[in-house]
Amino acid sequence: MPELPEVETVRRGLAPVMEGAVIDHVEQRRGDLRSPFPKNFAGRLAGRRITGLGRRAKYITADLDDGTVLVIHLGMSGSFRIETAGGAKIAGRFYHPRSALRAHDHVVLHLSSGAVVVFNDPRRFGLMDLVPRAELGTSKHFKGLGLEPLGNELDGAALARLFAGRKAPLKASLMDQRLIAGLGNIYVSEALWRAKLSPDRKAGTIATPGGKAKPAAEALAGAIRDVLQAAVKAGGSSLRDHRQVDGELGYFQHEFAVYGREGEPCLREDGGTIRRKVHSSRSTFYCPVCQR
DNA sequence: AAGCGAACCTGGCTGC
DNA sequence: TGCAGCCAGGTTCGCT
Repeated sequence: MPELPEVETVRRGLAPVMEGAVIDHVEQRRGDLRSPFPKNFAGRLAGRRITGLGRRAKYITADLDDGTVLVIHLGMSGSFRIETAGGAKIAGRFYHPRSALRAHDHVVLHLSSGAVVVFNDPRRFGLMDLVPRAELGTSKHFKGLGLEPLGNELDGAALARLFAGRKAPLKASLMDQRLIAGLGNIYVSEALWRAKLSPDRKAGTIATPGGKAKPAAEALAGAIRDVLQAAVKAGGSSLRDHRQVDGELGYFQHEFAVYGREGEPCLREDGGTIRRKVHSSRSTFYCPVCQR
């Protein structure tokens, strides 16, 4: 489900309740998600203060006061919700009163403030792990990750360097988290439309033989940044189950130019009809006329 | 080595 | 109404 903008939306939603909070106790309601929880997971979290919440690509990180980091991935269907004893407003947001646990509630963090943070994940493609802060960058989760697309490193020159010589299509290359980390199926389609580039075009063609940026590389880098920034601003995209932690929907799905719009007209005057194409059992949406 | 398809798992929607 | 089939925002494994 969640790509970078949805993950960032979740992080921002959790921050006012979790940053500075102390974890009173944790209910771990099954032994594994995509991978097993670390040994003594609940016990290691109990009593810890959360000093800050961060994000890297599609991972949320919670720094703990004992020097470890709680690493969280939402997979396809992971979500958080915040509940409070009688319903309460914290930092301008309203949180629902505590209700019964639901199917697929796998982890429940009881904070000493009285707030309760619930992780739900029907498909169990998500994960949680505990990693020493000093080993985070070399951990199995982070060591292979490529550029952070909202950081300062992503520009035309960087894209050209990454894609030079690649024969794989732009779609597959943008999905490859080892190159750029954070894009997924929706925002790849949207960024390619914004840059007027075909998903089937070979990635290497945006660079010169020497690895320098062609105009297409600049356009693509700009499109990626723009679409991600706009989506974060909109609270992400809610197609089926992405919600902000207070239950509000994101609304960037209303701004999709191509995703889910098969058969509808391209938004450009000189565009054609949006097509859907399946790559490795993944839909790609694009305009065959204006994307080259 | 790079590139591609399948598998992991559940729920929701469509069409017969 | 019931059920089979298809689809879903991610990652990883195994085979060319």
